[in-house]
Amino acid sequence: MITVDLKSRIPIYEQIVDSVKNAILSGILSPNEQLPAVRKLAVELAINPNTIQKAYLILEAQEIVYSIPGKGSFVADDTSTLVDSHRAKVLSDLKSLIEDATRCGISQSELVSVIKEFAKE
Amino acid sequence: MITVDLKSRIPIYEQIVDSVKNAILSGILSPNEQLPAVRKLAVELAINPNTIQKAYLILEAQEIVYSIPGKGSFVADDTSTLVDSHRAKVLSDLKSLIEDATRCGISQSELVSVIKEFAKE
DNA sequence: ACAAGTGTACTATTACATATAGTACACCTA
DNA sequence: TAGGTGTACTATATGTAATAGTACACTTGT
Repeated sequence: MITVDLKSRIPIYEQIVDSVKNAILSGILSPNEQLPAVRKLAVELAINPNTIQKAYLILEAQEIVYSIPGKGSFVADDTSTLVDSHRAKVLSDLKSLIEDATRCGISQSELVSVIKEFAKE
Repeated sequence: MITVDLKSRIPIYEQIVDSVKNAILSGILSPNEQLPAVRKLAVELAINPNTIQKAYLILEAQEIVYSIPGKGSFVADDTSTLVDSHRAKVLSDLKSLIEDATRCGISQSELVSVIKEFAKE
């Protein structure tokens, strides 16, 4: 459910943050569902518990998860802000991608056909 | 022509590499045109000459520029490989973006309309 | 009451990539 | 010859990431 690539340039704690967000967006994690325990996930991913804790703290600061001492960490009840911000990010990414495409001679119609091609799969 | 953001998380030398590539792709830099001198650009960007050198070395290893000791660094004569690899990167980025979009409920038709909207500008 | 599992909070240390500082050399051109 | 160019090298500073280790408070199930 949550995976990390130790060789990646992206910090592990950030990969965990993204991984949790994607799991929520994909419905793999539902609102109020419990996240893996800090120590347990650390063992599973073979990394330090502090790294997991850092990721959870960030997620908590963004109100995407909430933690109850002694019980565990859970997906927030309302994940609509996560969905909204992710939507905004995707659209912003798309705009810079269009600029990138234009720069190397990929037309907008070509982009559209790639998307439609992808839709078939 | 070449700009860097010192506050960015992306290393300066990498920003320079990208900046040069984009300038070439955009036609701001033409084949065989001379790049800014290492020391001069360092002064202009207010960074260390070694950082520029590192960027130029990377560009040279990718055969995007060539350097002549005593003369300067120049855009390669044939930039087709740069164009090709950039095309490949854009298309690969587009595919992950589509996955990201699907994950938060953005349909492919919505993506297409954003692209068409962008085309008007 | 107890033990096990949970989050939380620290400090210290290590590791690594980035960036800078400084110097030196070889080459080209005017 | 002088000034500009790329190149090469060592040393140092810096910041972030990650680990190591410990400790405490809380909840749950037995």
